[in-house]
Parts: sequence; structure tokens; C-alpha cells
Amino acid sequence: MLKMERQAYILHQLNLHNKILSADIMQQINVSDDTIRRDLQELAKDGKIIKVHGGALSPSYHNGHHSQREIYAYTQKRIIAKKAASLIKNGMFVLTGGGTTIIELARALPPTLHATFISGSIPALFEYSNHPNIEVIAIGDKVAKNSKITVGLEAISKIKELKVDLCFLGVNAISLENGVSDNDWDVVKIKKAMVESSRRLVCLTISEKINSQQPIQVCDSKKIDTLITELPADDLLLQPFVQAGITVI
Amino acid sequence: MLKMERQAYILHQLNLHNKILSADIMQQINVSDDTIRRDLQELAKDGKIIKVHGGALSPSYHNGHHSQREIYAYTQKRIIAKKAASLIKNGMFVLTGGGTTIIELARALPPTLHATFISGSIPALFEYSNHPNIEVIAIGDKVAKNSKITVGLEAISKIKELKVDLCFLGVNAISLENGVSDNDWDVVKIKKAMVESSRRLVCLTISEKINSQQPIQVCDSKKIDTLITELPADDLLLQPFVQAGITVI
DNA sequence: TTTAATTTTGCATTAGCTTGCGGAAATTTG
DNA sequence: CAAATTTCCGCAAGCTAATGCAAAATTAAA
Repeated sequence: MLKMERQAYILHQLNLHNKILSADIMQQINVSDDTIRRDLQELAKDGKIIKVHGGALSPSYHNGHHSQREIYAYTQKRIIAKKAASLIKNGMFVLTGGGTTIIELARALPPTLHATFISGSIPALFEYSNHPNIEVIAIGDKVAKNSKITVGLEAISKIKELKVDLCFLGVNAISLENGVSDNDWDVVKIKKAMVESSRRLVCLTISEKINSQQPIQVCDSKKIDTLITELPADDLLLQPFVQAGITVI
Repeated sequence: MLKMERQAYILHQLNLHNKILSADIMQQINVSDDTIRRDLQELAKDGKIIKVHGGALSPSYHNGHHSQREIYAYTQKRIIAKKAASLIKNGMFVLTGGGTTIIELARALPPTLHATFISGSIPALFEYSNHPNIEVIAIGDKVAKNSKITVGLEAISKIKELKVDLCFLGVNAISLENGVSDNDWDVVKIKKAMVESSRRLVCLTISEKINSQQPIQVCDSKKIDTLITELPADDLLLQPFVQAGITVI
């Protein structure tokens, strides 16, 4: 990875998260702490970042501009995103839905990852297309106003043509008995198609939504291969899922 | 392999991957590192690439990633966007391409506007989907890395199914003799389809690009219905277009 | 076609950049 | 205060860049 790329990545991450830890970056792009520190030093000299002990802050963060980091349960979703990102290997085909957790996943993808991402979520596509090395395929159709994902027969038929390695689904409600459920008819139809078109289904959710239910079912819990929450895998809340044979991370 | 061929290859690789390593290219086309370095130097002198230690980056890489407010000729593009927005009436179906000018158009849309926007540009779709009242339809396909629009047969065939009221095209080069032209094969194919699928073609460009030409033609100037630049319609530079029967705003 | 002029290429050498490491100093945290 | 991190400093290794020069290739002219 070139120096400039690395610095671009650092700035990008800083724009997204308003703060970064040297240790995080160091791990994500696999270079020594000194290198990162030198990068931060250079960027700080140009006033592009504010260097602090252990990492850096976005200048806009300090300058009053409180950018909208108003995502609900932001910290938890970042943890989930990091866990999810670790499942993706080079060369994989990955199908993803939308939602804030998926966006965090998109932002947490290591810049060295070479994979193909397929999605109908406009914000997710936007994030993916900012990544230097991933191939992006957009599922076209009418964009649903609230969820900002494409919905409709076109989209469904496109998804059905696929058979991808991994499918990441940010879920609104999940329980062992009722599986994954949601409250938007069009979105559920899309999600159903996604579940069918993937070899491995990974559900992402904050623990708060565990054991909840919504009116329309997306899929049975038998379909779930992996469940990711912000909790450690041995948390009591998750044991029923472990016992049901779901890989819990 | 000729020098020009080699440089074309380098540019092509850069368009595909947004970055290249001198060492890679050197191996791929079997010439010495010096030769590659000299090529990079020349290309960098013309501003076609950004040379860095160890290789080169695409100029779009630097412009597109961060520093979103550093759009080239930002003020002029805002003027263009406002003029363009005034053409759109409630209930219209509008097809748009990508590029910074189109993004500004998306941001300049009055919040009360009720219309349907169709696009394959990920950033444009992102902006459209943030608008409270417009319907958004996404053209799906593989997303081109540099331009961030969907390209491919899928996208083209979807566009060909349409017949919209208005088509906004941000153009890279335009002249009366050569019409609209561009330098990316895939993008040109998409733009051609867009031109064919619209009743009225509106070209947006900063005046700097008037009377310039790129290798691949999108359409003849006869196809252009309206031309929007940041200049007033009576500017001398624009008179040839007025005389050719094009509505100039 | 042959010859001369010009450009381009490859090599050797020297110079410069970037990175990671060890150890000492500084900072944070409990 | 003490332990754990983080930072700073200098240095060596490994690449990458620049320069001058001769060989090779291309172009222009005879």
C-alpha cells in the first residue's frame, strides 16, 4: 500500500468516524505503529487532522461542526461491523442489505480487501464505491423512500439470479421461534430473495433486538448460519442460539 | 511495444484500479523500471496521473475521496445546477448521469419538487434519495470504479426501455462540430443510451469545456436541445450554439 | 534502400524515500 | 506511584528515484 493511499484512508476514516485510534488503523492496514504515527504527523502538519495521544481527531469535530453521528447505538454497531468484516475473505461475493449496521460494516472494511459486493441499498453502495479495491454491483429498481433500498420485481429477479458466498442482513427483529422478521412488505420480499440466494446467511443486530418480533417473517431461524451482536459469544442472552446450532460471534 | 501504447496501457490500468505500482507495470509489459518511471513522469506533467513514490494514483482518486467541498469550479457548477433545476416541473420523469455537476443539481432541487429521477450514478442516487418528495429509480449493474456509475448491458437495456421527459448530462467535452464526447468507453455507451431514451437532452458543462473534444463521441450536437453553462446566454462563446438552434441558458 | 538524425531504452551509480525495530522518554490510567 | 501504552529518536535494510551515458530503435532524409 502506498503512503498516499494510506493517508487517504486515514482521512477517509476520520471523515466517517470523527476519531481514529492509531492502533486500529495499524491493525486494519497491517503496518507498524511508527508508520501510522508518521502519517498522522504529516497530516497534522498540514492541518488536515488533529493529532492526539493514541490517535487523531477530525478538525471539523473540534470546530463546532457536530456532524450527524446520531446513529442509534453507534458504538455497538461499530463492534458488530468489525466482527462482520472479519468474515469476508478476498475473492468472495457478498450480498448485503441496508440499514445503519450495514453502513458501519461498509466503513469497517479493510482497504486491502478485494471482494465483490452486491447491494440494493443506496447508502451502502455509496460506501462501497468509495472503497479502493472492491467491485460493486448495484441492484436496480424503484428506491423505497424510508429504507433507501431498491424494491420491486426487477430487484427480486436480479437477486434470484445470484448465488453468493455470504449474505449480511441487518435485522430489525429476531428470535429463535419466529426467526427474522420485519415490518415492511417490500423490504421483506427483497430480504427473502437475498436469503435464498446465499450460501451463508449472517445476521447483524444489536442485542436489544434479540427475542423481538415484527409482523412479517423474513426467514426461519434455521436459515441463519451466523449471528453477530455486540456481545461476546458466551453471553447468556445468546446461548439459545448457540444451542440451536447457529454460529454466534 | 510503443511508448504511446504503453502510456495508454498505464492510463487504462489506472482507470481500472485507481492506483498502480511501477514494479507491477514493469513486470506486466516487460520493460525496465526507468522506462515506466519516465512514462509516469510525462503523464504526471500533463496532469493525467498523480505520481507518488512507488507508482501513481488516479487524479480522480484524490478529488473524489475526501475534501468533497473542493470540487473543481464549484461556484460555477452551483450556478449551472440552479439553472438546470428550474427546468424540472412537477410530475416529470428525469434521467441523469453522474459527475460533480449533476450532484450539485441534485442538491439544488427545491424540496417541494415532485418528480421521478432515474439514474445509474451512485452519488446522484444518494442525493436523490435524501430528497423528501422525489421518486428515485436506480439503474442496476456493475459500478465503474472511477465514474461511480453503473455500466454494462443490463444498465443499457434498462435505459433503452425508458422514454423520459428530460435527460441531464454532465459533459466532459463539447463542440458544435464534434458534439458531446468523452474518454471512457463504458460511460459513453451508457450516455448514448440515455440520449436515445429522452425527449429533451440538456447538457451541463462549465464554459471551460466548450469547444473541447475527447476521443469517443457520445452524440452529435444536433441531438442537444439545451445547453447550460455558468455564463449568461448572450456570452460570445455561446453564440455558435445559439445559432445552431440550441436553447442556451 | 541506405544513411543520418533523433528519440527511446536499459544499465550503472549515486542519492533519496519509506519502513520497521530497539531502546529511552513521555503520557495516561488506576 | 507504578504499570501499561504511546511517542520519539536514530539507524539499518530494502526499495525507488535521478542522472549520465551508450546501445538500440525509430524516424526523416537522401
